[in-house]
Amino acid sequence: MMGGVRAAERSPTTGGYSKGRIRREDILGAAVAMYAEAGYHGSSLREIARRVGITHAGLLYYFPSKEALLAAVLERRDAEDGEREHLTGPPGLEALLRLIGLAAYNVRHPGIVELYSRLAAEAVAADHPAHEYFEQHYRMAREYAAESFRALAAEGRLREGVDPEYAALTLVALMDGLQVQWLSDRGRVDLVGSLRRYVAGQLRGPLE
Amino acid sequence: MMGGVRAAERSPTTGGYSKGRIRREDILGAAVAMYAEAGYHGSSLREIARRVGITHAGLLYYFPSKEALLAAVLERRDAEDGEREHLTGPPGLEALLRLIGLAAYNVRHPGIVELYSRLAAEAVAADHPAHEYFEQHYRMAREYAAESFRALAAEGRLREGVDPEYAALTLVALMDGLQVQWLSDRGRVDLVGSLRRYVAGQLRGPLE
DNA sequence: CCTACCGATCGGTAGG
DNA sequence: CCTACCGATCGGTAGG
Repeated sequence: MMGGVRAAERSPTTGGYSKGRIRREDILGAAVAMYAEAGYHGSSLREIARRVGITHAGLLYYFPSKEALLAAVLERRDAEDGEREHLTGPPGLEALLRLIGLAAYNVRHPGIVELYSRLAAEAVAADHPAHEYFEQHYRMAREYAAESFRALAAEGRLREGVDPEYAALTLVALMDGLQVQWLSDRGRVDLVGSLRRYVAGQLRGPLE
Repeated sequence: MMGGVRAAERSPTTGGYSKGRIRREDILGAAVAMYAEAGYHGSSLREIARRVGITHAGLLYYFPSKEALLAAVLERRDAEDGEREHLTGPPGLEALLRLIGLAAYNVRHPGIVELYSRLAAEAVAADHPAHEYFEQHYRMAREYAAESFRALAAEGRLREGVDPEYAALTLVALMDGLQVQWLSDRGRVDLVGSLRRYVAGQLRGPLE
């Protein structure tokens, strides 16, 4: 599901935020929580607004439409420090471990996993406003993983019979599927361990 | 996602169906299509009714509430020949291949995959009317797969280092994740091939 | 099965 | 940011 990495807390003493910016952040936070609980279609502007103590018309002063709010949520996720850096190093084993590290981060922030699982599932529909966003994310994740497996193959570190494209597709599918199962039974599913085990199973030698 | 196998067509000359039964079947079919397209919450009784040429009040004559209609859809799926039989043989390699055979069936019936992917994702929410249904289905699938891998382990046919519980969890997660990716890019994803490859990778010898 | 209705809720706008 | 409103849509019921 590719949840992004959240930014390190900015110093609250910075004072660089106007009151409007703070309000905007409050709204975005409430929207993330709501989307995670109820999905996009299941989240009303009135309920999101109620959670930050304003009316839905007040919310529309900050975000001109329901879709604009969703777009802002996704943009913020992308903008937050981490994701881009984490997924931009050179492909290879370290890149795959970074991908798993992202899953490890997500396990400590279940809200993000819920948000992405919910939205990604809804966004399978071609007319969903987040459809393209997720399509692009999946494609990027697959390509990044595929390049990493190809790099390992070039070094002769892939087990015989392992195809880089297949391994990449499987890894991404596994991250998705495991996150959903983890959501419904957190005690029983070792998300990070299962992913490490999977990657290790594709390699000739040990993991690191 | 565990889509069930559809019944072989019953003879249309049977005549055992009253007009009311036919209408009920029409409604169920339209509901399945709508749930696949828009999910449960996104499907209105009025639109489902419109597709079968009646009013939404007319639909409520056959199914007393929106939840009752969903329950009927899921019950019919379970009742349909195949699922129970297909997933009730003795655990083992053949059972795993039956599971994959189910995926193969689903690939030829994308509507079922969409229905299950959509509903399963929505039903992660604890208050969703299909929540328990999917929880039970996942648990059953995992246990069936785990027993199969344990049987293989007892015969010494599992590769060294492969844990039956882990392999089962991963297989089910993989089926889920791959189905979603397949839905969004059917040309690029070989659902059945990927699953066979995964199972083969857990074994010491060849697949069959 | 339908017409006709109910109360509730939705996203969005006007106008301040 | 709010009050006040709009048109649309929702699931469900009454009464036939």
